[in-house]
Amino acid sequence: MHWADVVAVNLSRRGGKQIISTGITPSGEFHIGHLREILTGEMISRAAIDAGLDVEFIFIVDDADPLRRVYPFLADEYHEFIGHQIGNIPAPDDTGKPDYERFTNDGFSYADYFLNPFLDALRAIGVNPRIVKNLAAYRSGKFTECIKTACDNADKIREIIERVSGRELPSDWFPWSPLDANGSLEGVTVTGYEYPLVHFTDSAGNSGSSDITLGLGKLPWRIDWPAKWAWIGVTCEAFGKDHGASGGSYDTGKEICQLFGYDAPQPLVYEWISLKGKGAMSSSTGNTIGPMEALDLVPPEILRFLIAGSKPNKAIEFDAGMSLVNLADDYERSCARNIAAELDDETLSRRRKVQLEDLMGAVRLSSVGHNSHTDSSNVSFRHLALLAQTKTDDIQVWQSLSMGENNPPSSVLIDRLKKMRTWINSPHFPDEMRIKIIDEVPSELLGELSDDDGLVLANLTRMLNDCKWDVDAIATCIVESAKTIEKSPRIAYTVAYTCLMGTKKGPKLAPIIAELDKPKVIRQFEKCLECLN
RNA sequence: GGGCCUGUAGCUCAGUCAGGUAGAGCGUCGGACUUUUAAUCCGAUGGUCGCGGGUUCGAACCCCGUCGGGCCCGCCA
Repeated sequence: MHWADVVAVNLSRRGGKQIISTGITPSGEFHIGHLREILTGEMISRAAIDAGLDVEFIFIVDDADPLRRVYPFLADEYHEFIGHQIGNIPAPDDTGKPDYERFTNDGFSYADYFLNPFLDALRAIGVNPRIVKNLAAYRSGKFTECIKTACDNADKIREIIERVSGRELPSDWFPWSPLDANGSLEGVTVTGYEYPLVHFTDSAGNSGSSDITLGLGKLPWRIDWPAKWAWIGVTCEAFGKDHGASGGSYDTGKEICQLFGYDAPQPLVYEWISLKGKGAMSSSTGNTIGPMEALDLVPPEILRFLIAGSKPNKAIEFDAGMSLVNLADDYERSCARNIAAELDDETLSRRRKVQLEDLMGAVRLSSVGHNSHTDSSNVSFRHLALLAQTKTDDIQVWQSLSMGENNPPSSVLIDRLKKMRTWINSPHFPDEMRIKIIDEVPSELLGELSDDDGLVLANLTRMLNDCKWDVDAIATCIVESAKTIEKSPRIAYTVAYTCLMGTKKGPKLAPIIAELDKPKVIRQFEKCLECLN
């Protein structure tokens, strides 16, 4: 059974309405690692819906979190906003400076700046969660009850965190971080609590009081999380392994949640995505592929297939080079199979069955539309890569695939070609896939050619010299050059690939030769002939 | 210090929870196809399941130990 279906089965035991939650702090550029968070949750939702459960999928935006520091992409002006909630400070403009005007006029915040493009990417990938903004939730009183419980039971919560996480909390620790008069959470020390007021002194030594019913502040993370579970009614949440570690925030959250009178959600811990050969993704070092960038290169269903096809506890090494080709072709092949029919075979071993079921689940969860047909393009990624390189005009690509007005390409395929062109022009496109015409043929390759090969090459050179320079004529030359000495056309192709590309096999040759300069091709063949003699 | 994940074919991984002849995909090699879409189809190849013990009629799987890799316990998913 697919991992998402396994979780769905567990949820059906819990019963009732299912709220599957995900959450991210939009403090900087999003990257594909964040997609795993969202997609893992979303796939569980789909599986739960398929299992007949009443399901809602939500995305909690942690915009009540403070700005931690001035990131490299921010101007120095942001120093004054450190400790301020990211949903309540201006977004950076093109130069990294705070855009006060947009913030004042449209309320466009730092959090929105990073969040909005990510939401666009989510839509493109078929994910449409209900958005819950944390800052607004605090301000509208959603947390009030939990904040009161937390403040009333400060000692109990302290005990839980210290015991479960094994770390000691500072003596002035308090389960509510009030905002000071400037709107900062930083440097504020709680000095007393008399419901509904929390008294504090700020970093400058000024004292003040925060009315917890107004939500002007924030619960510390380890309390904030279970409080969200409680007021929203979260029944399932997938989260990164950082929170899942023993003594981590899930463990403490589970107990704190009980104080709020709520049972912790069904957890699912997932591993990180790293960039192949470059280690973990990090926005600050620029070692990152954003979801938008990824979606420019990778069709959404392929990105989904990456997540759906890996068990959550498996680390994923993403790379936009050859692995992407293999992934995409794996998806195409899988779509082309009738896995359900294969499963009917009763002689299948248990292992094989499990494997097929998982694959079927992965394909099912990869379509952008829920329970729609697979998003197969019916053209392999490899093949499309060749067509895109040899034909500059999309129309020619469709023609070569026997598509046209009567048999138009699917929207999936059109999208694939567009992304393929972007990919080819990006540094991620693997050399291996790039069509390259070589100038010097390695002598060891020429040495492997037989006498027959030499004859065919001589024929081919002569015939091409007399030939009209178009695709059909060139194709005929290649075939005839071998046929005239009663050999398979294969020989001619092998020889031509060797002389032009230094390989024995290659993409459809005639269209490529037709794109090349005729004298140059003839000269190259002649050079090879000389070496043979 | 405490804990988590991980080690199975050249590569990516399934199989470990419910012990029962070691599996898939890719790759590689071979064959087919008298125009080659790096295509497609067919076939073959391939592993002391990290290592050492234990339990068992039987262990990749359970138990103990050990080595290697990644990571968390500082709100980086």
